[in-house]
Amino acid sequence: MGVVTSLQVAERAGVSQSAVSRVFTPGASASAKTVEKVKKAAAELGYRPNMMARAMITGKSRIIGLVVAYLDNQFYPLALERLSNALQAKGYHILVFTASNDNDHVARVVEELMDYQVDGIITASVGMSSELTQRCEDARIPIVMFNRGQDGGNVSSVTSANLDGGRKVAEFLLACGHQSIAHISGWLGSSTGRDRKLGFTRTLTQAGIASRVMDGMYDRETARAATLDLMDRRTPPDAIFVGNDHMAFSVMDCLRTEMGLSVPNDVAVVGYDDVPMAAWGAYNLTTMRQPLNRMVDATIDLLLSQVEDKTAPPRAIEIDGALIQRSSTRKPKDTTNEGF
Amino acid sequence: MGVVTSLQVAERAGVSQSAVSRVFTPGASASAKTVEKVKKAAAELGYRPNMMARAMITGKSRIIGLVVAYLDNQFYPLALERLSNALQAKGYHILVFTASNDNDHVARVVEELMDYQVDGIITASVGMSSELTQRCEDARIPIVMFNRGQDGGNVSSVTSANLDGGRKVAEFLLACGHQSIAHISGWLGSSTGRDRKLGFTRTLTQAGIASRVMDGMYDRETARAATLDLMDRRTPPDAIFVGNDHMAFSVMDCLRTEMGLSVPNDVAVVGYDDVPMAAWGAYNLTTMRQPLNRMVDATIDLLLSQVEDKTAPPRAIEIDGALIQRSSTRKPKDTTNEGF
DNA sequence: ATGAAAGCGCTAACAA
DNA sequence: TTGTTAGCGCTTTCAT
Repeated sequence: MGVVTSLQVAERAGVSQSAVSRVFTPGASASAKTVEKVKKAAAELGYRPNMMARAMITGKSRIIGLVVAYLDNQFYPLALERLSNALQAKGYHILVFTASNDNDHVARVVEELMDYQVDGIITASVGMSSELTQRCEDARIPIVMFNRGQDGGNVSSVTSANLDGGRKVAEFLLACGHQSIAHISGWLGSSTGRDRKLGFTRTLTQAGIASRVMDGMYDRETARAATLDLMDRRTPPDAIFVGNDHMAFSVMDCLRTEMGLSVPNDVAVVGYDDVPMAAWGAYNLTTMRQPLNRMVDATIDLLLSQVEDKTAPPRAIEIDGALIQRSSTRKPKDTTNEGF
Repeated sequence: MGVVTSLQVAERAGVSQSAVSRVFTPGASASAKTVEKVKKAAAELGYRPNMMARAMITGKSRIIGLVVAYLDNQFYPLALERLSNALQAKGYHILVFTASNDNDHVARVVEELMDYQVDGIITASVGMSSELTQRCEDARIPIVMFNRGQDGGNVSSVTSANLDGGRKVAEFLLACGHQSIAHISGWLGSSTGRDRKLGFTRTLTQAGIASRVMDGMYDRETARAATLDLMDRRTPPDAIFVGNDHMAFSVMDCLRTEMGLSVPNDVAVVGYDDVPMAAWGAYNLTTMRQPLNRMVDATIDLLLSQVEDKTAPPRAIEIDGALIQRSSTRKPKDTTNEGF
């Protein structure tokens, strides 16, 4: 057998090829009799329309390109899974590309995506230069950045409220009575890393507290080295805010296993994301929740609205998250301000 | 601008449309002069060949379908990342489908894959019935099962040596002097889960040791419940072999955080996979390594060889792994047999 | 409601 | 080496 074409179905059903097409084309109409004959013949032959051929004519491939960098941070595989499920339910599918965060690499990958005539692009955990987003705009391919923003650009993006999240963490740690506070940030080359840091340090500064910041690069080993460095100083911090959970686990491992310190008694640790692992017994990490489902839904709504209406303007959506208190921090003493 | 066609490039370069095609078709030839003119015009216009159109003619989409179920077990995102990278390097791309392990669901997903004329299919962490693999064979679509086998079937698969792995774990625990040994298995509906269990229990039985087995279903919560159940018995185990690392972390969390027990002093725990997390300080899990890179390479070699030569027979490849000793178990006393 | 015919953008066979 | 031509399998006018 191999491939069955609409023509073969047409012959078997005793109708024209275009009749077969109409039966399988969502918007088209055919008489009940025709529909029945065609469906029967198609079922017998195991016919299904060829999406490639359909895509060529309609100009819509129903493929969404997903560019992703770090799959070792649990947040992203989970996002991928949710995105894939939600898009599958709407009849779209995901063509995955892995790229490092190097702009040239991302650019190459985007070109390859365009070769497949994808209907839209989602980037997760990777940044895009404005030239690159311009290239997509020229090619009329809508794009949504997931968990990343672009500073000057007019690209769509979905993030959590990172500035506000940083602020909430700072206020929480202050309420816990911490005075010596450090921040191991997300990669400061990413908007996400920068915003969290900015919201955090700005709030501490306003409270008259100096903050030591080191760039953790979203990397376990870098975060570990930063931890050792911070704890080695004259006045080591008694609280560390880490730019995401993935690094926070490394920080906790280093503190406890390598340095023999207690979390939270010696050092409190706060993360960002609230990946499922943060709730596991081994960590029980206090963290800022990024509401994954809502972020995914917003991403898909935004992207598909632009796929269906190319004139829809780009939007930057921020989703609010809550601080989830667990046992990697102590209870706040100062409860005058519970608005973490 | 939007989409640039080969015809537009041809006009600008002052050559025929097929000349343009030849310049961009790997196997074809054109004079240096033509190549230069075409490349220049193409660059100016930002032209790239339309993969869909190419796929229609050649019958090769250069798309590989990947069906995956559990992205919460770190092993699979990592496999996805490696597969994607390796395939990208060879000019293939991955269309991802998430499916539950329900056969109907997998069947639907496979149909959708075929709609896109994928050149091959990789299933990771999902089983396939023999009717389903037959359907793929009828459609001439090669398929490789990653980390799953099919019992009677003649499908290609790449797994680790699961029977042998189970044996090695049993021998190791015996050498450590354990007498009261339990197994929280991987889902017994999967070949992988069954084989590990069989190799394990068979070896224990030969040593005259009874083994208690519970099905952990590859699920954290099920594994936790099994742990509570096992430890609640009259003679609780002093060692537990868990069917994969993902569940083993849950078992350790339960043992330590919920029950206040020490690992390995009260109970030794062994996992399977050796995901990166197993080496993290919080767990330091003794586990059977599944050599991910070698499994991925084998999967791609196998699949692409079948894509290029449809007559290539299916093969079931097993990759050997080593037992990685960490601190979730004690050192073996009996060292007469170090061949774990 | 249906069939005939055009053509999506490309590759491949065929001539020249 | 090059241009011309014929499709790949389908959707979509356009007649009927």
